[in-house]
Formats: sequence, C-alpha cells, structure tokens
Amino acid sequence: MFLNVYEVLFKFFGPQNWWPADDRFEVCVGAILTQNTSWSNVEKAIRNLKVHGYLSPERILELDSDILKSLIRPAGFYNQKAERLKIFSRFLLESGGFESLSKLSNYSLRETLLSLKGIGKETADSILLYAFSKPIFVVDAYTKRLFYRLGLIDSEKIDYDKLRKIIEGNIPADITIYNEFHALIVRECKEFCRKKPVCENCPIVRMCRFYERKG
DNA sequence: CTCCAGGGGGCCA
DNA sequence: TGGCCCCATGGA
Repeated sequence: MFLNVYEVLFKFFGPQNWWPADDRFEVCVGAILTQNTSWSNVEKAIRNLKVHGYLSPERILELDSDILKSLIRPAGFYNQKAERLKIFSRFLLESGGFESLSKLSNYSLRETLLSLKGIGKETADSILLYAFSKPIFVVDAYTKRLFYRLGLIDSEKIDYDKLRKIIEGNIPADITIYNEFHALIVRECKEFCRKKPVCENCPIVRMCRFYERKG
C-alpha cells in the first residue's frame, strides 16, 4: 500500500529532484536552516551565505557569530541556528569530511549525527539521505498526517522511528524511491493536504475512493 | 489580525 | 516516555 501511494504521487507530480542544493554541505546547511521554517526563507539565508562566499564549513567556522546571525536572519531562530551551523561545521572538519564519514555504517553515522546539538531525527535523516545517499526514510509531520489520513497508521502522534521502520519495511531499499517519496509527500501536502479537511482533489484521496469502489 | 512553515532542546511530571 | 514551552522571520 505504501508503494501504491508512492506510485500515485510520482505519476501525478513527476520527479521532484530533491535536495535543491549545489553540493552536500549546502544540503546540510539547508537541513538545519529549514527546521520549522518555510523553504522560501531558507533560500534567502543560503543566498546570503553564498554571495558572501561563506557557504563552506571552513568559512562558517571562522566567521564572526554576529555576522553569521545577520546573514541567516531571514530563516528565523538565527541565534540557535548560527550555533548549530558552527557545531556541524566543526564536526565535519574534525571528522575528515563527507568521504571519511561515508565509511561509517548507516547506524553509526546516524547516531553520530544525532549526538550533535541541534541535529534531531528528521534533520539527521535528511542529511543521511540527501547528503550521504543512505537509504534512510525521512519522516516529518506531513508524512504522519498523510499516512494517518489514509488509515495506514493509528495516530498522527506515532513515534518517529516506529513510522520510519514501517515505511522502510514496506518499500524497496532504493535511494531514488526514498529520495522522491519524501519530496513527493511534502509536495502533496503543500498543494492539497495543508488545510485541515482532506481535499477531494488530492490524488491520494482520489486513489482511496477508487479502491473503495472496487472493494 | 492570526496561523504556520521541509524541528529541536530543555524541563518537568 | 510524553507533554509543554521557547526560539523568530516572513508569507498567506
């Protein structure tokens, strides 16, 4: 059933080609900056970092904190996010960069990321999937909302890792599917599922109606 | 005016 | 563990 949802979304919306970024470090920066923040605001912050030549772990680490805060200000929560960007940049440099970290097992790398202040499960998994190309499914509020409305889970308050494992156990361990599925869920919820009541034009709702008629 | 974004940490029961 | 509150800007 999870795979059916994916196929319907893919046929309706087409490939989303996430994550929108020029390199792996930009993916990580975006993952931190987009915490509880609209992507349009994140784009402004990343643009600021980029045009001033600060979009690298070395430059962010040596950059004055107040200047860093002013550059990422449009993304909100700039005090904590500036600290989080510094912590992640320091971690990346001290651990030998992406190539070195890629040698860790998926589990070890995930636990390592989660040990960093400011990197929670969703941010860690976004980095694992979109910066390290690891087959880890990214769960978010949209994922819980959508699957709850489809009746695939009992509650929207389901535990993060519990839902992640359910999904990972029900779709092939294919990076492309993991990548597109999460992006498609976000796309679907932005266009149809954002509002409280389920939108009848939602392709997923249409799919459910179709299966209800067929029995 | 209110609501909410591609969350996470800290605190407390 | 689970529930709350805080963080902050900008678009709808």
